[in-house]
Amino acid sequence: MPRRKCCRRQQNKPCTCEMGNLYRFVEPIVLICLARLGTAHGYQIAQEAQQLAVTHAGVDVGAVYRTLRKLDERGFVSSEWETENSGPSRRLYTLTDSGRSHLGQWSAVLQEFMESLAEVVTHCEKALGQ
Amino acid sequence: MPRRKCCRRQQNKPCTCEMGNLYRFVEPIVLICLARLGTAHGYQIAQEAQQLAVTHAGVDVGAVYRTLRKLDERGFVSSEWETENSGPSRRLYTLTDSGRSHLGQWSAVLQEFMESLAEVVTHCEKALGQ
DNA sequence: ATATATATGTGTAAGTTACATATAGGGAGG
DNA sequence: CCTCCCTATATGTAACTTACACATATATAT
Repeated sequence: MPRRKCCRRQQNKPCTCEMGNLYRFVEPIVLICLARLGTAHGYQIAQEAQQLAVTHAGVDVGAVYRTLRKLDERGFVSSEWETENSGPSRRLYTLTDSGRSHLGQWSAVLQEFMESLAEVVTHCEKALGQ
Repeated sequence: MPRRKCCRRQQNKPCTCEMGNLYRFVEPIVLICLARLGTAHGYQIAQEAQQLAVTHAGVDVGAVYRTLRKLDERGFVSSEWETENSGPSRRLYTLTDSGRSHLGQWSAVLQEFMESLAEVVTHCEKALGQ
């Protein structure tokens, strides 16, 4: 069941958002962004994350902040407030060794998931072709 | 957060079930099975669906029945009770034209989703390699 | 009789997403 | 000064999907 938000609704192309709630892979995407950026704050990660979004709806900013909190609780990232700069204060996150290893787990899982999905796509086209 | 069910928990390999609730793509998988089988009943579809499962947990049988009901409500499949054969009575489902077209939508969506996911995997490996 | 396989479902807690909303600092323009 | 917009963090909530357990019933094999 579609909701409202999407960049494709106005156009006539098939849209990832028309098919219900797909999994957006927010956790691995956040971890990848952190690995690339080194120490970073939530807003920055959210911006970077859009490039890796797997659906047309992009990555939800709220989900990014919630994910960072969850990762912090589990020790996959460390964090501290940055108070020196001007502007709104922000929380700086850094990937821990444990977090890097967790991303390694994700890498293996995503690889297999992708291969299985590729098979589904093949079967899908075959089924439609008949 | 992992739960209990899985074929990999005992082994020491990374497991799709360790990463929380991934999307299982039950709807397109059910549609593909129906397209391949022609008219079929839920149990049969559930069995066939296991071959296309994208995670180590397989496809939940309960989810298959719920999905078939949902597809029926939306006119993507038609159904009727089969009473003639011996054994427990069963509901026979058939893909409608509308359902076949819906599977076509899924095909395009899955294709794009898969390509985006492939990019995430690439970035993941690159981030870990540094 | 008991167990197992076939067959169709429901119940429920937990996880994830979509989208709206709240709060606050700082800069640009009227 | 007021308003608008951008940066920045965060919460609220309904809808959706999954994991797993459980209920029900028929037929067959032991």
